[in-house]
Amino acid sequence: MNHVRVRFAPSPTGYLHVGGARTALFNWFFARKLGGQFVLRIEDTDTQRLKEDSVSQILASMKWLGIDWDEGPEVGGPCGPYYQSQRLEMYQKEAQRLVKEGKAYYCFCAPDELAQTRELQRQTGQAFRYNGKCRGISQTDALKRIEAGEEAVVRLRVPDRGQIKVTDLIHGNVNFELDQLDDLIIVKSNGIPAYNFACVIDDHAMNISHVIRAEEHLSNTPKQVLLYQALGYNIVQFAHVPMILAPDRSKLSKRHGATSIEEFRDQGFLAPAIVNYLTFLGWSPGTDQELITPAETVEQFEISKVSKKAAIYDTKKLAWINGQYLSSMSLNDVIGETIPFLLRKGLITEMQAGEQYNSIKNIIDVVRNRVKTLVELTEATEYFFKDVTEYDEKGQRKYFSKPETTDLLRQGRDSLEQIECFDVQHTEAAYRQLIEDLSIKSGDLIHPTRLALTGRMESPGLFEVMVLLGKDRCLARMDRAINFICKTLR
RNA sequence: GGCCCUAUGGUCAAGAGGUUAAGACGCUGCCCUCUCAAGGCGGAGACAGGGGUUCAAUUCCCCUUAGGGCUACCA
Repeated sequence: MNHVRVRFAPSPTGYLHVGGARTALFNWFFARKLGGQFVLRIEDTDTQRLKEDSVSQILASMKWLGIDWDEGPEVGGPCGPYYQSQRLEMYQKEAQRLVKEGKAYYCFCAPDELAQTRELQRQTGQAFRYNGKCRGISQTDALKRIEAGEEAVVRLRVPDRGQIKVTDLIHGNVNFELDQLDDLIIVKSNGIPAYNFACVIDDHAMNISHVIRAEEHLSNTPKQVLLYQALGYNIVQFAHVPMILAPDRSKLSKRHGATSIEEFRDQGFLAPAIVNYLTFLGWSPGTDQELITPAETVEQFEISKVSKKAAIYDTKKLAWINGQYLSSMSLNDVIGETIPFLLRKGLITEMQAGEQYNSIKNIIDVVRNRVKTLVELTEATEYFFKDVTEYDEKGQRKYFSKPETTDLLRQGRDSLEQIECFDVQHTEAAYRQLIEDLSIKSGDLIHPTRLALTGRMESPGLFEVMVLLGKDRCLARMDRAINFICKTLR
């Protein structure tokens, strides 16, 4: 009924990075909106740069983000295999067909020889272009030389003159002059197809209808169009989505901090927040909506509304979105996301995670809307799980240095000790009463107490903290602080 | 170097031949307040430059500039 089929085709040379994730996401939105299929294909034809584990990492990141694929690794499908390394025969066959038809030819030029002419062309200000040296070698001669052990690549015969028009759903028509193009290599000397060739053959073989990919491929597109023509295939629809750049407008790389989805996860960002952020990087529904679910995006997504402009990723905004999710998600979900971080930081053990679930839950509930990431959240809960052994330095100067402090803390401590029912109402009432009795400002008592109880100058509401710590720990920490002040600050 | 793409505040981003040029993040002032967040109310901040076309251009065209991409036996 409809023939929309799109694909995401990462090459397994590393982790899934934000740009790739966004491209995958846009493909996925497009397919889901139009009721088409989303195919995942692994482009593992670069034997040099291949990285072990990369495929499983990429798949894991995609799953984590919630991007599922209809065909591809793990799920299979009618157009498999979905690894290019397992489709070599098909490329070989098509390459030979092109050679037979005279549309491609064997080339014996050595790489360093080519580099020399390229250098010459650079100096004379011409386009870097293969000089056509092997164009005239007959097929029989070429085959003989190959049999004799000579290494050869296969090149596509590209016309010297003419134009190629690329139609792009985002950019409109883009024209390229053929005299700028090379006789491109379609099969490398090791028999493995080059990117442009494998890509075209697979997109055709897999019945892909729309190729949605990063803009870096726009300049490759005329080459692929040439290939479509030579192979006699119908041309797909292209859509080139803008790149994602680092804050300094350069290409994203490790030196810019986190670039892979995995790193963002480790830094405490939530999958739905990342998806939300990426959705609005290069696309907008035209409203002022800032928070959106994938389901809503699927409903509203339009490829023609994708921006033409490269976007710079801004972790501040990501953090804000993440904070929004942290406070609006169900508490149980937040806990589920946080526990691994607590475990990793050694604040709790697996056993405690089960046994003390309720108290962990209450702790997370009071801190979750004051932080932006799970890492911050974890950090903010530290004093609930560990004893306070040091006090914020600035805080000491501010709240522990006055002569009357120990006395105040002692009175506070004693009033807490009196409380039978140690809940927020009673602790607060006790403190308010004491404050009134002493005719002091509430901060005069509350601030030193906070420092005593948490070691910090900021925390959730003091009485909530007290209750979560429990009476015994509160009293112990007050005593410890009083001692500390007497010993160190006097 | 050649070719291609792109150009609205610091960032994301709406917009349209005539608008006081949205909104969000960030920054910032005030309010609230036990701190920190959150929240509420304000503020600063943009159509890269130059030529056209037009009664009128930020919007359409050209050039310049800037950024990005391709120019690999990488993808």
